Formats: sequence, C-alpha cells, structure tokens
Amino acid sequence: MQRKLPQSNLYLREEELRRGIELLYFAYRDFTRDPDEILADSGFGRAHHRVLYFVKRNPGTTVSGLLSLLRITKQSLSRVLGQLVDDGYIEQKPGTEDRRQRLLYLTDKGEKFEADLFATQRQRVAQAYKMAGPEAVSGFWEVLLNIVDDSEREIVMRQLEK
Amino acid sequence: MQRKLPQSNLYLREEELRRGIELLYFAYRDFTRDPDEILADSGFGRAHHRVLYFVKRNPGTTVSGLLSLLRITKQSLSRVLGQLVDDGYIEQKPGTEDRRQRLLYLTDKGEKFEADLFATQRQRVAQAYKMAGPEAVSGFWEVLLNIVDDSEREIVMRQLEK
DNA sequence: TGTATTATGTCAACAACACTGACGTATCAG
DNA sequence: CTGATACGTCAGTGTTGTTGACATAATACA
Repeated sequence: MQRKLPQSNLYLREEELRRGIELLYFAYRDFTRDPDEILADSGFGRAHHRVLYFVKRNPGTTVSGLLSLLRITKQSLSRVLGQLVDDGYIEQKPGTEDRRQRLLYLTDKGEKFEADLFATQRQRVAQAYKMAGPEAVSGFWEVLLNIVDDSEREIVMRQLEK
Repeated sequence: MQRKLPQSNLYLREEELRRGIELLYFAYRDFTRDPDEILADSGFGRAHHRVLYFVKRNPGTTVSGLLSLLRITKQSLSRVLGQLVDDGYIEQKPGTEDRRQRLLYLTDKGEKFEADLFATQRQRVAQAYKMAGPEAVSGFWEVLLNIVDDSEREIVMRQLEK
C-alpha cells in the first residue's frame, strides 16, 4: 500500500528546505544590520567590516590570503583595503621572507573599531545561543558548515580553527 | 578557588561566537552562489530571486506585503518587480476588495524559473541536512530564528508557517 | 460631499560593492 | 636572464540598496 507516503515525505521535505532557506535570508539580513549602521556613520560599508574582521582574526595575513578567504576580486579588495589603510585602520608591513607580500595588521584605531563592530554581532549571536541552548548551537554550526561549498570547506575549517 | 574559570569561559565564548559569525558569512556566500549564476545568465540579480521566491511562497501577496517582508524601499522593489512583470515572470491582478492593491502571482514562465533557482538551493540545503542529521537541523533553525531581530520575529514566523 | 489617508508608481540622484579587462612594478625562483 | 608571482591601478559596467520629491487612484471617514 503506502501509496501516499512518498508524496507526503516530499511535501514535508520541501517545507523543511524552504524553512532553512528563509531563515538564512532573514537571519543574515538582520545579522548585518547593526554593524552596517555603525559603518555608515564612518563612511564605510559591509566590505570594510569583513576586511577588518579577517585581519583581526588573521594578523599578518597577506592580500592574497584575504583574497582566497573572501573570494572577491583583487580590484574589489584593493579599493576597500586602500581606504582602510589610508584612514589608519590597517597597517601594511613588507613580508620578511617574501618582500613582495604586504602583511596586514590592525592599528590601535582599527582594533577599537573592529571591537565596536564585533560587539553588536556578539550581542546578537550570544543572545541567540543562549535562547537556543548548546545542542542547538552545535547543530547550527554543523548545518552551516555543510552548506559551504565542498571546494571551500577545507579553507573555512582552517579559518575556524585559528 | 576557580580563579581561572571565568577567564576561560570568556575565551571559549568568544571563540564560539566568532565561529558562528564566520560560518554565517561563508555559508551565506556559497548559498547564494548557484542561483546568482543562473540569474546572471538571464540578466537578473539576487533581488529578482528574492521577489520570485516570496511571490511563489505567497501567491496573491501585495506590494506592501513584499515590502514589509523584505524590508527594502519601495523604489528598490519597484525596479526589480517592474522588470519581472515586463519580462513576463510575474503577473499583477487588481485587488478584489481594495482595488488599489496589485495582487502578485508567478506566471508559468515565472514558476519554471523559480523552480530552476530553487533546485540549486534545494540540492545544497538538502545535502547539508542529510549530512548533519535531523537534530542538527532543529538547532540550525532555532539559532537562526533567534538571530532574527526581535521586532521581525513575529512576521518571520508567520512566513515560515505558510 | 469633501478631505485625509493609503497603495502604488515614478523620476532623479547617489553610494556601495561586486565584476571584467588591461597594464605596470617589484620580487622571487630556477 | 626569464618566467611566474604578489600586488597595485585605471577604466568601465551592473546590481542593489538609499533618499527625496511628486503623482494617481482608491479608500475611509466625518
């Protein structure tokens, strides 16, 4: 018998998939809202935030390091990075081993600004973690990691373990 | 004693928070990649996808319904919606009760296109669900829902239950 | 009936951020 | 010495968001 089971399963599955898709949209939209507001006051945008964030997390990283992490073009990165350097948020030091490289570090000003931006997301995510509980948080991480491209998962995991 | 515990907890907490923040960035980035490619071939962008998606999910919704769901300006929506109507993906019918309203529906062409776009994200999310397992999926939903703004949670939950 | 409000659309300007393509310089590696 | 690499730059383009102002039609209400 069971004529209707496959149909029913498919329907449930679709609902579950749409739920994930929608939550991802809404959560990401709100997740970026607080820092976006702070950034706008300083004449920066979301891209600046990402650069500050990943330089903070990977002090001494190079331009190509950022490029392969962010997966944007060097022209896009260059514009944003240049502004951050010009405005004194990021410092470039020539590589010791390979002098073509520019090692990137946050200045004190950059550290403070990043901390302000981080505080807003910290608050939001900490609250969500608290409401959902530790088991839910594990599941959250696991599903997200599996949504990442197969081809990117290695590099993402390396980043997470820093 | 436990002199070091609070410090240690804070450190762990920070790491956990950064993990969530980073995963959200990487997952969202890759999550939007497949549909973005298809859209580019048709001369559309991510905003068109969102409109198609939510009209599919809420057939007969109005412009203001979309506006309060997407939280963008009417000028932004109008441009994108206008293109989709002009190109025959979305159909507008005057409201029966309130004739100022334009009720929005996907045309057959729109249904097919949305299905193509959805298929890519369906595949990615289904795979992630499968790898992570049902408990992880619940946690994924729960954390994401709590990341959504308090002020938006009602409207998001109403959407999810459709 | 008349008036205020609502739903929607439109014109214009602007900014952020991504892209492509091409070219240039300094440095490294063999 | 030569080719590849790391990085920068100039120029153009497109999507998507914003603000502000104005217009039209339909509704709601006094």
